[in-house]
Amino acid sequence: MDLFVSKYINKIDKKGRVSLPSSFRNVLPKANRTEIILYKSIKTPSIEGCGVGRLKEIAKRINNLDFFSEDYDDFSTSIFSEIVTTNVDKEGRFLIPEELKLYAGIKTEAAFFGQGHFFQMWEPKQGLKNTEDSRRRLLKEKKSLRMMLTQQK
Amino acid sequence: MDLFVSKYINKIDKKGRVSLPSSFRNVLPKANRTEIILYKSIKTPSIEGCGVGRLKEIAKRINNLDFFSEDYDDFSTSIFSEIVTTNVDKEGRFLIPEELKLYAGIKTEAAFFGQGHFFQMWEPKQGLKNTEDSRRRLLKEKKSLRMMLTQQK
DNA sequence: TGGGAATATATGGGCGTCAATGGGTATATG
DNA sequence: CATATACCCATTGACGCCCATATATTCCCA
Repeated sequence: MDLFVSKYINKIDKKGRVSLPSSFRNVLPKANRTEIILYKSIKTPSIEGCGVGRLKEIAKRINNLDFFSEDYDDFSTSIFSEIVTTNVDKEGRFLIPEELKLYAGIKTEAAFFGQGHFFQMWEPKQGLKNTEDSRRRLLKEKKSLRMMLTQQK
Repeated sequence: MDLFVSKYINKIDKKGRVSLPSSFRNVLPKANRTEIILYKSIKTPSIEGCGVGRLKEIAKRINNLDFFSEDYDDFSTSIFSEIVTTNVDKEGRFLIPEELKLYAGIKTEAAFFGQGHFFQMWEPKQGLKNTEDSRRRLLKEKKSLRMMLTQQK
């Protein structure tokens, strides 16, 4: 499986370390499973994360913008300066930067939610509420959910 | 990671030295981690910096501008003639030239902002305000920022 | 197929190393 | 000679690496 799926709730220890779920670690390229990137979610009070490969793609995209335009600076600032890299130790744990923990309201436990090509980290209660909310929103438009699930290719 | 990412706020000591963040030092080629270049940002009251290797890329960007336009001369002059090289000592510190410090209003602390292939140095408060402003500008076009982060391939 | 062993995962904690910072002194440069 | 700056050493706190344990999962074999 090369996608981040399922959800897990892990503890944050005294040193601030938390285990990246094993199945998530396996999504990272075998070559580099020691480094991941984290950033604030744009739409929700959660942290998003993924492997560094994804960041390089983003860099390429930004690099294609007009170098002397205001957009270039805006994207570059909002993305590169907001992204943090963190190292995964041999046991599969990493540190969540204080600022990001504050942003997501995470204290003693972190809930991991697979999102396909990336994952989200939530304060457990808020995270569960969010999945309920989003499921409720989808059910209001059953049609679109059914399409999404049955559509081929 | 071979990109300048994340942000850091470091102190400037009595001698005027400031530590280049460790993760930034690691972006510089192993061969030459003792020299960096600095220049005034064209669009903001900040200092931009990068390894000397990046000079070629800057030259290329400027060359891509219309040679006979006013912009060409302006950029060429504004950037090349303003570039200064600085040495990083064994502890990873360097001196910020007085003129550049004045330009950015930097006094006792410098905020480093990763920008991918280069970085910016700001007076901390102004720097943080700048990130807020640029994010606000981008959120006006939510779509584009979201695309930049989530687009595949 | 049941039970026990080997393996993997999540978690805890000790300790050495490195990063950021401060300061003394030699050296260079005008 | 005077000022600036490079090199050396020291301190502190954070982080990475290593080892240990408990629980869960898989595997294997009788």
